[in-house]
Amino acid sequence: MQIANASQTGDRNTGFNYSPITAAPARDPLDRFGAIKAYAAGQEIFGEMEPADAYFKVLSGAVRIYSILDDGRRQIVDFILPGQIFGYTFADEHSNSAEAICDVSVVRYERHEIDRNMDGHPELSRRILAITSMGFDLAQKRVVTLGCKNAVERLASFLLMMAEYSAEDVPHALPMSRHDIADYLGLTTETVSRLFTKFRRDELIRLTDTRSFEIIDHNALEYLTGR
Amino acid sequence: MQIANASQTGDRNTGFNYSPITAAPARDPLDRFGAIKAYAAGQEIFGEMEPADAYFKVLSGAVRIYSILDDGRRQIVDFILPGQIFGYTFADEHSNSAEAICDVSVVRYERHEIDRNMDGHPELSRRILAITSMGFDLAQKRVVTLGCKNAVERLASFLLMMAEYSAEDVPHALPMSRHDIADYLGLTTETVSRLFTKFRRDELIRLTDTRSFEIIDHNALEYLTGR
DNA sequence: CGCGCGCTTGACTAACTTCAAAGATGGTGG
DNA sequence: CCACCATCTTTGAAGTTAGTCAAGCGCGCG
Repeated sequence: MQIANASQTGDRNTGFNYSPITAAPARDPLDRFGAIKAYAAGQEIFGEMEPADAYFKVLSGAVRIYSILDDGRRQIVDFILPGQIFGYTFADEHSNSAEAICDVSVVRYERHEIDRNMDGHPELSRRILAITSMGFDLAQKRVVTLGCKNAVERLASFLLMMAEYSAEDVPHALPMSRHDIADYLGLTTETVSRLFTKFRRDELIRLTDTRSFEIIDHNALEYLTGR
Repeated sequence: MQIANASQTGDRNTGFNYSPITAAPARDPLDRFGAIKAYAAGQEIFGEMEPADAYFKVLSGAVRIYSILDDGRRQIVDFILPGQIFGYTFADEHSNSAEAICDVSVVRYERHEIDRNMDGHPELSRRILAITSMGFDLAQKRVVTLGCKNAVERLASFLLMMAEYSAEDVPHALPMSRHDIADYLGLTTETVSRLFTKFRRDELIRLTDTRSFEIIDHNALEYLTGR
């Protein structure tokens, strides 16, 4: 059933499994609450309009957070990689959905438990604020990218972000499809694909595989981001 | 000096001065800390790379939060209207700038004072988290708008947002220029202007003045947002 | 081995931008 | 109080970027 679902959405397990150690504090005040859960590639973790009653931390795999408009257009708001947290919002209900891009394991933290414990535990309170604050800063950066930048600049920014995240692992993995990248960057699959080809031809990157890349000319890519 | 500055940036005082009462809780835990400040139209409130050492609440007027890319492209990340808070971030330095669109009065809350008091005052802690959380949700909505929607849908969404904010005051005020609106929506001044004309011709809105509008056909506008 | 899906590539189209100029609007100074 | 000037806004025409439509390739799964 889960595998059938994965097949329908075109997701497959790419074994994306970086160590989250560098991306999270050594002792996370959240970890007193968590319960581990697993999702197969393509499986929904939560959907729009569902009660926002938990936070999640990715242990392995990758997750896409997205919204769907009336006519089916999809915007991927964020990719969540190991060590990163998702699911927080001010509202009572999620305003977007979360799906496993590949096989995923997460820790699930019940929101009511966190809320109940925040008042007495300032370090937990500060941690939740830090998570939300970083999410806010990141979302604002995305607004600038999507509002100002052209296709080349968007993909260059994306590749540098992915490379920075997985700095240790070369070549860097791309757990998501071209289609996912397109919906993340506000472009089409075709445009993204053409740009990959262009970057490869211009010897800015090397593609070992469609799902992994190396950066050849970091400075040139940096320049192409438009800042 | 301040007036000269306003003149340079083309901003002028539009007397934008809604009551913030509906937009903030009756007793804001922040208000124990605030100090009132005033800025003339066009004046900078904080700049990119400056230490992020205060939050601000707008009492009257309007503020634009924006980033500038290398080559001068500007993205307005948010408009701040009376009753709304700005200036919060996870980082130590602002990653964007804030300017008064018209004459503005704000309350300035020192970050170190807030931080110092959060641990002992859960209601303050919850208030700061609520502000950041709402900011996060809003920024994610903007990502969807800028990533998915076309020009018509963006302007329709914007006008409905402005109308909802100033529901009491008809016609609704637009404290910002067409150029500001364009940079907020990721469009050009010309495109925005053409769309205003189109919406007027199609009898969706009425323009008393370039800086104020009424909604004639709310449903049609709603439909045009693409959801 | 074969099928499906994701990726790539090409040709054409559409939406928005750019460039240009004229019409309003408000503030300033005489 | 009026006239002038700057700039904001509107409108038109041409140009460019990215999207759409269409088709072939290749990897991975069954």
